[in-house]
Amino acid sequence: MRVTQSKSVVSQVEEILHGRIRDDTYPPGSRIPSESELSEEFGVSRATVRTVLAKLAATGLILRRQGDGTYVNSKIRETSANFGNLWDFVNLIESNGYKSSIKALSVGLRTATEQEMTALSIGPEEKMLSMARLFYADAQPVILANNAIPASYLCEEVDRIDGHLPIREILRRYCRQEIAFAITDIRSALASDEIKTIMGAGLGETVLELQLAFYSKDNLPLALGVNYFNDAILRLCLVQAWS
Amino acid sequence: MRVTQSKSVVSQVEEILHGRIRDDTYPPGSRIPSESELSEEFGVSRATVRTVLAKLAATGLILRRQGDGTYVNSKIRETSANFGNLWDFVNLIESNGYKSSIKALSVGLRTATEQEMTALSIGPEEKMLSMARLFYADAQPVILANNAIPASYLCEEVDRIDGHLPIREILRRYCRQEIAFAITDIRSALASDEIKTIMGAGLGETVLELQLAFYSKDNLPLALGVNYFNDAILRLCLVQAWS
DNA sequence: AAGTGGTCTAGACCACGAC
DNA sequence: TCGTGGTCTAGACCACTTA
Repeated sequence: MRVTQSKSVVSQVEEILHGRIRDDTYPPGSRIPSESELSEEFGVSRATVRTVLAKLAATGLILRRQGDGTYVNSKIRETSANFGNLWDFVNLIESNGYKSSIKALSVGLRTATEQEMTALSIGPEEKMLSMARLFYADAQPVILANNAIPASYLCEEVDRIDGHLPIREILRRYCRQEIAFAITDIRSALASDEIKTIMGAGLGETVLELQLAFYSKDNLPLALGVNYFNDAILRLCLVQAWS
Repeated sequence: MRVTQSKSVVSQVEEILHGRIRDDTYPPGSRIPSESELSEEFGVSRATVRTVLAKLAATGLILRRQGDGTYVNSKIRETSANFGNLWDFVNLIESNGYKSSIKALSVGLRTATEQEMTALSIGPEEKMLSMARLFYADAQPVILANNAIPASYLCEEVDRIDGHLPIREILRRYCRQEIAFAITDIRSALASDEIKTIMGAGLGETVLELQLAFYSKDNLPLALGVNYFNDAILRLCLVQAWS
C-alpha cells in the first residue's frame, strides 16, 4: 500500500488501519502488527505510526500493552458511538442498527430569544436562522433537533439552504465558519405534549434533552441547539479510554 | 522551572501549564508563549511541548491557530467537566460550585443478578461485592451510585474496604486491577419512589441514569455501575474539541 | 535475551496569518 | 517577510512482558 501526498500521512494510515479493523482483517481480540512492522509496511516513520495508534487507542478501538503488543478491542464495536462523533446523529442512529433519514420541518428567520441574546451576545434587533429537523431510525422519529444561527453569519439566501445537512456542514457552506469546539449540557425531561405529538408512538414518558453551543477557533459563538432524544429506542452510548 | 526525572517530562510540563491557566498566569483569552519559547523555558524538545499542547487542546482548554498562536479558551472554565474526568463525580460536583461529600450507604457481598452474570460472563454461584453510595453537593444529595465487582477479584477482606473511595481506586487497592476503558449508556428515567426518598427535596420528576461498565487492558470486565443523577441541581456538561 | 510499546530529542520542511 | 503552528523523519534510550 503506497501513501500519497494529497492528505496527511497520519490520516491516510489511520483510515487504512481503521478499515482493517472494520472489515475484520484485524479481527476483534487479535494482535495487530508491531509499530516497526507497520512503519515499514507503509514506509513512514515509527513516530507517525504511533500518532495513529494513539488516536485509535483514545477512542478505545485498540488496547496497547507495553512489552506485549497492540490488540483490537473486542468489547467495542467499530460502529459504536464514541466521543468524537457523538453528536453526529446520522452515525449514531446507524450504529444502533437502524437506517437513518432526516426530515426538515422548518427553515426560516425569526427574532432572537432572550436566552439567545445572552448566549450569543447580540441585540434584540438581530435575526436568527432557525431550523427544526426530525431524525428517523427506520420509520420511527427519534431525535427532534432545533438549531439557531445568527442571521448575520449567513453568506447566502435563506431559501437556498438545504435543511438536511448537519449543522457543521451548514455553518461551513452558508456561513464559511468552522466549528472548533462544542459544549453540551445533558438533561432528562418529561416529554411534552408537543414532543409526544411529533415523536409519536414508541416514546417513553421521558426524553434526553441535549443543549448545545458551538464555537469557532476565535471563540465566537456560532450556533445554539436544543435536541430531544428518544432514549427508549436509541442508546446514547459513550466510550472513554485512558492511556 | 527545572524538570526532574521522577515523573514523565510531558506530564510535568502539562501540570505546569495547566496550573498557569488555572491561576490566571495565562488569563482567559490571552495568548500563551510559542512552542519554541516554551521548549526553551523548560529545556525540552519542541515535540514534547507539542504533545502537552495537543492534550490541552483536546480538552478545549486552549485554542491553536496556525500562523497566529495559542490562546486560552475563555469559554471553558478550567474547572468545567470534560470528557476525561466526566465520571469523576467529586470533581463534577465541585466544578458545579458545591462542596462535595460522600456517604457510604452499604458495602457487602450478595449473589449476582441475571444481568450481571451475562455482562461479566460468570456463573450463578458467583458472589458480587456491592456498594451503594450517595454523593452530596453541599447538604443536598445529588448522585446515587451503585457499583458491583465480582468478589473473585478481591484480594482483601470485605470489611477492610473504604466505601468512600472512587471505584477506580477501589479496584486498584483491593483488586489490583486498573481500569483501561469504560462504556456508559445515558438514559432519562422517572424518579422512582425509592430514589425520591433517598435524594429528598430538590429532585425533579426525572433523573439521568448512567449505566457503566468498566474494563481492564486485557478486556476483562471489572465492574458494573448504575448511577442516578439529579440533573435539576447538577449540570452534566461535556466539552468536545476538534483539531 | 529478544521484542514490544513508552519517552524524548534534534532537526527539516511546509502552510498559514499578521504585519 | 517573519514567526506561528502543522507534519514528518531518524534515531536513541528506557520499561516491560514473554519465552
